[in-house]
Amino acid sequence: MTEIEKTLHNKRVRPTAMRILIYKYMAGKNSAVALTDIENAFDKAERTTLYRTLKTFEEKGLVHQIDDGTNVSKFALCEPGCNCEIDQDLHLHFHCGNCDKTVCLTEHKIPHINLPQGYIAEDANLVIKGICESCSQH
Amino acid sequence: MTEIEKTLHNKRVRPTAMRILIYKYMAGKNSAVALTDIENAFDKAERTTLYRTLKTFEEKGLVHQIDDGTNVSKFALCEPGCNCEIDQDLHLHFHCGNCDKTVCLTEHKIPHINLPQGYIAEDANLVIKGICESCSQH
DNA sequence: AGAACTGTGCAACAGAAGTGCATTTTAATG
DNA sequence: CATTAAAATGCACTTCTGTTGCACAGTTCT
Ligand SMILES: [Mn+2]
Ligand SMILES: [Mn+2]
Ligand SMILES: [Zn+2]
Ligand SMILES: [Zn+2]
Repeated sequence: MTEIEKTLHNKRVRPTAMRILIYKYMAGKNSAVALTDIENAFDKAERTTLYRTLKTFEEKGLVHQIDDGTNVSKFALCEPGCNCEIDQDLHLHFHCGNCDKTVCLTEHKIPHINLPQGYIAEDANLVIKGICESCSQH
Repeated sequence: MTEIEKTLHNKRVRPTAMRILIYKYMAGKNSAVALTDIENAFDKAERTTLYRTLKTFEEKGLVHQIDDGTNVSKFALCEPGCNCEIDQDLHLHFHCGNCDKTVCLTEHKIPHINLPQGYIAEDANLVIKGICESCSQH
């Protein structure tokens, strides 16, 4: 049983061939991926399968979905200890307008916001847009 | 010339009948509106016209587009003095999971975030999700 | 009035997301 | 190992939002 298989097993996700491939693919990237990205990476893969795989991964706490404002959902592997399932890992995300990549800034949590009377916060999403570290050097 | 006509004129938007209606509609709501909302409000209106009207309004600084994480673009009238055109009015938005309304919290600006070395911020989007003031009272 | 420009309506398209159902694969059981 | 139930996959199709091209209508200017 490989490391990845163990990881999937721990989160009660059955380690099928496709799931292992997808997990491996995401683990090898340093930025969030869209469904279409995976689709293009494995051209024999079915969109529906990928779609449902990501959904399963998310439900079981293996990945978290990111809304970076591009109207295309992105996904990133959760780091060990990430509690995003219960909205307790509110790190921010950065979207680069140059290379179009979206990255997790897991060390940077969303600051607490004082809302007006009557408003109850349950979740938050903060996306910074600009030029990423890699693009700003060239 | 009515107030609305003056407002449009000031922003160099020609005050056609449809535009005045749309502006009036948005001014009468206390939450952000989606294209479909307007479409439903004026059932004889053409989707394309509304789409392009909102685009024009946005380009001329009459409204700003809001990404509240629902994957449906919302629009809200800019308040006088709003500098959202140049990404200088970074107020936050609140989306209620109960009534599904999105509101501008124009008094609440997005706090400054220290990014890692190399990252250059140009814009930011902060959406708080939860229960709105109106829904939390019932 | 005529020309030039702007706005509107209609049709069609693109892309992402999502669903129903039949088939295949997996994992568990005897 | 064969059986079987549950889970995963593949295919087809739908919906929704956003977007564009083009012809026509309305407006503005000379
Ligand atoms: Mn993340
Ligand atoms: Mn706003
Ligand atoms: Zn970049
Ligand atoms: Zn509400």
